[in-house]
Amino acid sequence: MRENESEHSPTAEPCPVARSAGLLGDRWALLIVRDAFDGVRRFSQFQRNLGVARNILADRLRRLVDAGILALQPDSNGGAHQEYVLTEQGNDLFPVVVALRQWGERHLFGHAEPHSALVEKTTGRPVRFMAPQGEDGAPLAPGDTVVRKLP
Amino acid sequence: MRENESEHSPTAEPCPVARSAGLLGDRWALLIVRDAFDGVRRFSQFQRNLGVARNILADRLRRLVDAGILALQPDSNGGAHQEYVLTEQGNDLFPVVVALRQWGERHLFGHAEPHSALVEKTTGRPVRFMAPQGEDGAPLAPGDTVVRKLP
DNA sequence: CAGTATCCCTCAAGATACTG
DNA sequence: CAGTATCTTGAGGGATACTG
Repeated sequence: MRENESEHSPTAEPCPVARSAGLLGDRWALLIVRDAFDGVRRFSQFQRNLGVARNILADRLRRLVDAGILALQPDSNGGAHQEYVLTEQGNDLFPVVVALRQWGERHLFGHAEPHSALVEKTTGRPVRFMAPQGEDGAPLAPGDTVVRKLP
Repeated sequence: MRENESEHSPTAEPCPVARSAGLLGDRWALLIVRDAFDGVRRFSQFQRNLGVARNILADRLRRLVDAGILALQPDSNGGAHQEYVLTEQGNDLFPVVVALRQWGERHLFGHAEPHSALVEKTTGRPVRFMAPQGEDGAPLAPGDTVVRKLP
């Protein structure tokens, strides 16, 4: 994996897609984010859900925290432990996760219509599109959604 | 990377996000798709743009064709060569690429507003959100966009 | 030009044992 | 429980030479 002279270095990618992919394009990062959207907050929950090795999980969580996607907080229930929560920057990944999910549902699972996993809270209708930021009347924001685990 | 008993096998992932990520989550697949949206169609173009090793590129292109994201077509100019074009399934990845791009622009490059790389063809306004399928008046479809390369 | 065939190497990821 | 330290393995990926 030596790189001759062309620089595909860590954070020097000139293309936003490439840089985002470099950050989220490994085997686990995106799935951790997905779980975080599902409400997972603790190390052991991530570990069990994903079946990832603990050292890898620790590393990925650290990287996501460093990237400002997750943040460490004291346990919301006053427990001794800490929990990982999505920052605002992390929440902004919602469209990415939804877009990936919908594409996978349609083309990898053959569902013509989106699976019911993502529905609009108020109307109950399946989510069809997503605004990164609701400037035009915000069809749906992260807080406005209901996310259910798939079987 | 031995896997004890839990099956994170190739295409047996029960979660659409996981399966999509498994397909597109390596170092190159998504960038190839991005280039394809930029109008790249030929092997050597991909190769020069990405700086990827030729055997790897050949493998990734084959996988994308197998996955039904790209298709091989005879050269549109009557040349002897073939070219890789996005299938409809591949075109449906547009929201994923745009979502990643916009997130990267906002949070990795610090642009409050989307970079001008993606603008609506008719209005010239930056693309803000995207429908996987334009059922509600299709704010923007792949064919309706102007894509310019970033510096 | 569009690949294929080899060879080689690095690094991501798993297992496991250990610590606070 | 939430990690860290260490060892090991294999797949992913690069370089390069070759073919139709």
